[in-house]
Parts: sequence; C-alpha cells; structure tokens
Amino acid sequence: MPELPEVETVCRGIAEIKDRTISFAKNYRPNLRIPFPEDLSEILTGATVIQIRRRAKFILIDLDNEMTMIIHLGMSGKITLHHTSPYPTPNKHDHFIMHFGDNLALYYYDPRRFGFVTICPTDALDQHQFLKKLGPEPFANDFNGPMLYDALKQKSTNIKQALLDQHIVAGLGNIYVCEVLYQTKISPKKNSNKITKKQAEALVVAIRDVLNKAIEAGGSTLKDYAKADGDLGYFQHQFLVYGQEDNDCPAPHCSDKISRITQSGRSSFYCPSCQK
DNA sequence: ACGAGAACCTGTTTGC
DNA sequence: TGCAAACAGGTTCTCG
Repeated sequence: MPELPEVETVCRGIAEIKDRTISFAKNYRPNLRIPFPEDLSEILTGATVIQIRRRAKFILIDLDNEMTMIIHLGMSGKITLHHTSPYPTPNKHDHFIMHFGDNLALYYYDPRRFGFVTICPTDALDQHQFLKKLGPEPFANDFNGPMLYDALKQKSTNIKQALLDQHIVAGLGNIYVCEVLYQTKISPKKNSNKITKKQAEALVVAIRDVLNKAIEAGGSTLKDYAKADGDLGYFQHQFLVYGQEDNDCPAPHCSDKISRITQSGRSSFYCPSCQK
C-alpha cells in the first residue's frame, strides 16, 4: 500500500469533500478484503463530511450522522476525484463510488482488492478491530526513544520485521523501513532486542525525517499509486536503497553495492558495509 | 505464545 | 515473440 506518506497525501488530496453531502454511494461487488457493510449505501446517502483524518494507514472520514468511514488502500488501492458529470462508467476495478452532487465524485479503485471500505460509529472507533491495537503515530509525543527501545526489546525478530509491526509504531511499510534503516546504519538483519537506547533515539529521528520528506514530496509513485488529483508523487526519486539492488551505495566513501535479501517473504534493500 | 511463511488478488516486469 | 515465473506499497491466518 501506500504507506503513511501516501495515505497522508490522499487525505490532503480529498480535502475538498469536507462539508459536502453524499448524494449517492454504491459498492460494485460484495467484498474487498472484508465485506462491504450491507447497509453502506443507506448510511452514507444524505450524510455530510465533517472531517478527514488519517490514523496509521487508514483514512477516516467523519460524517454528521455520528458514523465514520474507514478506508484502507491495501497494496494497490487508489482514490480519484471527478469534477464534471456525467461521471465515468466504473472500470472493473472501481469497487466503490460516492457522488457529492453533480460536480464532485470519489472513486475507489483497487485491482488487488487487499484494501477495504467500511463504516463504524465515530464514538466506537477506538474499539474497532483494525484500530484498537495500533501503536503510536510516528509524529505523536508518545512515540519516542525510550518507548521504542522498550518495545523493540520485547521482540525477538529482526529490526526490519519489528518496524513493520503496526503495534510498535503505526504507518511504516516496506519502503520506508528500508530507508530508515539505511539512514541509521542499522542492518535489517539485526535483532530487534539488540537495538541500543542510542539507536532507538536515532530511529525515532530517522522515521520522522524520512516520513516528513516523503510527505513533502507528495508521497511515492510506484506501479499503481497516484494522488487523488492524478498527479504523481516524487519521493521515489529520493530512495537511497529501496529498489536499488546492485547500484552503488550512495554514501560518499563507500564502494559497496546495495543488496537485496528476503525477510519473511519481503524484500529488504541495504548496504552490507554501511549497515551493521 | 511467537515468528516464519502462506494466503489473499491482479497486473506488470523479468527471464528463458 | 511467447509464455511462465517472479515480483509488487499490506495484513491476517495457519502451522510448527
């Protein structure tokens, strides 16, 4: 999926649906990763958007009927807006559509169908199965060096897997974990419980730094992710290690090349010389 | 209880 | 050129 910066970019990209009233909503298949709620269309139609928020990689859309839409983009989910009716005929991967009158429509497109759209009473979001166990937001005060140190100490897996664990810190994905580990000179193979306090502090700084830069660049555009306005993000041009297998390590005095290894079925890119 | 690996899907790229 | 295999931003389930 889109990781945190891409989801943040989508949230900003759909800001104009705020204060707009849903005139039509429809899902075009019964389920994605989870079923669409049976009464989704009835609940949404006539409701007005109060606020758009992000929690981890979830898009939260608060409505004036005390309900909140929860949207997850999975690996290949994409949201696009249309401003002129008649709106396009849904493509076979456009699984959910909302109209806000005749000059604004939101389409949810997801070929791999690992994402989902659901709804939850706003006051019950904290208890929702997808949200209740999430770790802290990377930019929140409760995410800090001592907290991360303690959490990493509990895990017996490698640091790569630990940072992907949404219960430790919410929002990181495969790309940004690779970049963060490169920036902190920590090998993805290092045991999570061997991370020092100093390294935990450095990880907090690097996580915020990498995510901030990615958000500023409008996220990363890979195979099938684009912002809501159809423009592309640019952060992919700043990847130092992700997707750089066999390229020279970008560190000034390093003559090594970037390696790719598989950890728990997912690619990790790193410099064997710089990252220990 | 925990972690590695498989599973869930389709589309695109890579390699023979 | 053509086809099969590998690979892809995530999460959750099963199995050892």
